[in-house]
Amino acid sequence: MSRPQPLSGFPELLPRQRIVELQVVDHLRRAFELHGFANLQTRAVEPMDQLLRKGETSKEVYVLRRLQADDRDTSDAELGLHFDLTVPFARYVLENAGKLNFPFRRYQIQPVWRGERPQSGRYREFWQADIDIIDQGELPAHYEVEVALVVADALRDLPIPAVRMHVNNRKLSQGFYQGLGIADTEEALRIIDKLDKIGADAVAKLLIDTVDATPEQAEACLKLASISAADTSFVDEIRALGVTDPLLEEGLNELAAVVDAAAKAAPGFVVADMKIARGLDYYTGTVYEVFIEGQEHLGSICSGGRYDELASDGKHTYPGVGLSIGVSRLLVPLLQSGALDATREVPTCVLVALANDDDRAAATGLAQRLRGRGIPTQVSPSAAKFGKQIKFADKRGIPFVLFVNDEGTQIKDIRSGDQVTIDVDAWNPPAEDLHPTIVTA
RNA sequence: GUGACCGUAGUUCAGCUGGUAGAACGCCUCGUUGUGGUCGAGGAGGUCGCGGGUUCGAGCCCCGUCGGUCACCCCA
Repeated sequence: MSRPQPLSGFPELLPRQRIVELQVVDHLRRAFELHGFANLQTRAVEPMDQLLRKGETSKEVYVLRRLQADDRDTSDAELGLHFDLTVPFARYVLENAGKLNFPFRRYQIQPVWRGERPQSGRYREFWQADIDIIDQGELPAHYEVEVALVVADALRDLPIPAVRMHVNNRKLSQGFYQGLGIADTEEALRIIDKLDKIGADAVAKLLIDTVDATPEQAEACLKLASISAADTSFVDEIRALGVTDPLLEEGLNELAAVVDAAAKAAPGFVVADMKIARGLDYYTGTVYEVFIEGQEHLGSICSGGRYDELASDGKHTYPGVGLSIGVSRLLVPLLQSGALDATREVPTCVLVALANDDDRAAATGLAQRLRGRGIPTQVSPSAAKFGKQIKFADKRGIPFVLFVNDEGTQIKDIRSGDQVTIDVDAWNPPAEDLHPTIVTA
């Protein structure tokens, strides 16, 4: 059995699924460009020290090596495939700082790679659609609202279930833990993040065992994590817990500003949620996670945050804020379950039938006239029986077959069976048939 | 990296206490001799993931291996 087997974690789509994915990506592009984001493409590889600069993500990185590399040859810096688009972007900004105009906004839609064991909704190669705004020295807080609203726009009108963005602020959580007297606030954050998965009791136990929290401190952490609100009412709720800390205060003010502005601009999309802790460890303030409503257990389909220190050459710092939509995570499950599909598996709108093989030149001419007016057309592969040529179209979902016969030039809608004489230079398919479209189950 | 479960036509699956391979759908042909879909008849397609072992005999039992799914870790 030499037939290749699929490789787990490297999803590949069928043509009709890819049509859906392409249209979704086009939609995202349009939304990003409407907000003035310029596109950027960065190389697939980064030096390992760049990738590992922040945090212990090392085991997630695929390392690249030349087959002929000599063991003793250390002249080539070790290279790894990028695991997100933010780290390469930060590197790119530093590298091109002199040629870019700040604040700089860009979007990037590319594959990323993570060397982890795949499971449902988690892949080793997947696509991200990333937007970021980076400034020089200082990054105004209003950009934290803007990127959230761009994502709200981008995800609107997509044929996907309703989504909601949960927002928190790392200063708020870590300031709270700090004010409470917990030393390892990073680890506390990580534990709180497991709340939905393992439950409150297990989290409390972990806090007590791992970061030496007292039962009372653990209780307070859980109380904080339970707070969420679609408006700024969370501020008073948190203050009522009686913990004071300058960092907490800063976080409260920042989060309140983001939630307030977002609630006005996109009512119902953003909710402050104190148990949001995740994201890569370079985030320093606001953090975002977007979930499919009612499907929170599937994980976030988009996440991001503010990072003040990621892009820094020691002399200049370029703080940024951005969000990354997990295109594969969002679409692959919907495609594989059949919840999303395309109306056909080819772009072709018209198949030109062939009465006999000598007619191919004439048929090609007709096809070219249709293409000249933007109608995707292909000529039948052979002058087989007309029944077979119609079946060829039917199997691919091509809606129209063009015949040249005694009646003249006729077009048949193979769904209805209607066949009418047309003028090739004037006929147009219904707008919804010109290109494949997305259908939801 | 750790653990659990699973690998049989293109696909989804069945296959009894071990006795030499099945269904449905899909595909091809014909009925319908150049206008499909329905219906009917016929047909092609499998070294049962791979390697070894036990046995007179293995899809089935044992060992190994590769692959897949899920969970942990981490994250989109």
